[in-house]
Amino acid sequence: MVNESYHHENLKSELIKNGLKLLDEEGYENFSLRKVAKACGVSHTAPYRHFRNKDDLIIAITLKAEHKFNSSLQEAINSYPNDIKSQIKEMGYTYVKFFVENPEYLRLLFRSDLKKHLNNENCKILKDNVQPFGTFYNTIVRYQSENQSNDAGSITDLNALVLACWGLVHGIAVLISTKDFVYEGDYLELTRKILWSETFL
Amino acid sequence: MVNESYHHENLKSELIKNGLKLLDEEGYENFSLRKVAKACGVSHTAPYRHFRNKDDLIIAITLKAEHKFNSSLQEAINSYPNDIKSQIKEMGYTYVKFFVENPEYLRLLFRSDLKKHLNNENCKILKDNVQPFGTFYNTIVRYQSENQSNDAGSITDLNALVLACWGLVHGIAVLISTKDFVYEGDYLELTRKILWSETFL
DNA sequence: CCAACAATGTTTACGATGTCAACATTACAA
DNA sequence: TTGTAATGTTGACATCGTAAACATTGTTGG
Repeated sequence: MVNESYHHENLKSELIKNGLKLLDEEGYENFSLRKVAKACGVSHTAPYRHFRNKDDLIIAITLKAEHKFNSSLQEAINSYPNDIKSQIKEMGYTYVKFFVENPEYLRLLFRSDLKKHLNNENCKILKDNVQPFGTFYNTIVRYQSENQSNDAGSITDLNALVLACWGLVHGIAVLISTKDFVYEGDYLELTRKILWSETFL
Repeated sequence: MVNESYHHENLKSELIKNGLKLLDEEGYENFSLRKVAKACGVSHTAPYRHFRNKDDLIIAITLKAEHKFNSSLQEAINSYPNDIKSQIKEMGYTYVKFFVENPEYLRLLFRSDLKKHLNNENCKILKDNVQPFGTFYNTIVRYQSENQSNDAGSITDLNALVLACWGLVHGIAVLISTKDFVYEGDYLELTRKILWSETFL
């Protein structure tokens, strides 16, 4: 091996790692392939040996971010082993907290335009790995099966219940992290107040 | 007047109009100043006589989009003149419907990174014109003042109630329009089911 | 009426970016 | 060992945002 720095060895994972870091530090708008390449100490077209284009790298980064997100949700669930209602509340709180602390991840995990350009392979990969959504969904399913509410007027349609729960926490996360909801107090405390009220579940 | 096409007259409003159109047609990612300029039949730097930079034009477009959005919400409210509960439900439904039908507007109206770069003037302009948020907020305020619920466990904190209602509809809108919530049926029907249940208000 | 001047539009130029083609280097398998 | 695939580099090109210098037009005070 004459020039030991020519082949970077595991450049692919390095690109993903530095890409995620760059995304955190400089934001989605200022993310560029060339910066990621430079961060890896490699020429500006080297990424094209591992990813077909910019979006392809972003998708890979997204999968990593989704994994981190899912770990947070699972951890929340595990903290209430035998109380499914608390599991949901804690999971919701964690959901909001995660995106408030990592605003850029919202751009990553919820990009409508990205899904349009997905080819079949990538689409399948995304579906298979969308663990956060599976986690959320499955928890609600368990809640409903254990808790057959016969209250008149409550949401009985499973899909409606999932959309309502998921939508609530997602919307709260977005409004806080985009600073569209202006409030002088503690956002997370307000979130806790909502999720632990009787109105929600 | 030798060359009658030199001065475009009201280029500013033309740029905003064509910009919004371009945004609708090609999406946020493919939006460029030069395309807008070309659409107006003008050189690629002409926009700089009316906007300081790209973001400045986008802000102007955002204000126009916000106005359209707000009109929709107001219309929904007006359709139930004396029933504030129905006003909120209908407004929420309209909120979701609007963004499902205009997915790009989500990128416009809820951009965290944009607000970071705002100077004081633009920030004030945005605040003053953020009618949708004012509309939403005021409606909830009226609801709470007319409807002093003493139910144990219900949300009594005004800010919490606003964040919950707003977050719910916003989250539903995002999840549907980004196609993250996958469902084989009618999304808007599901939304209606949620908002008209007793669980929500 | 006309001479400044402000407003508005154009030309040119530069650096950053995504991406492609051609080439160089290395690893590995026959 | 030799050829071929994998991986990295160089160079080029089009698009983009943006600044500087210049051109044209509308307006206004003398």
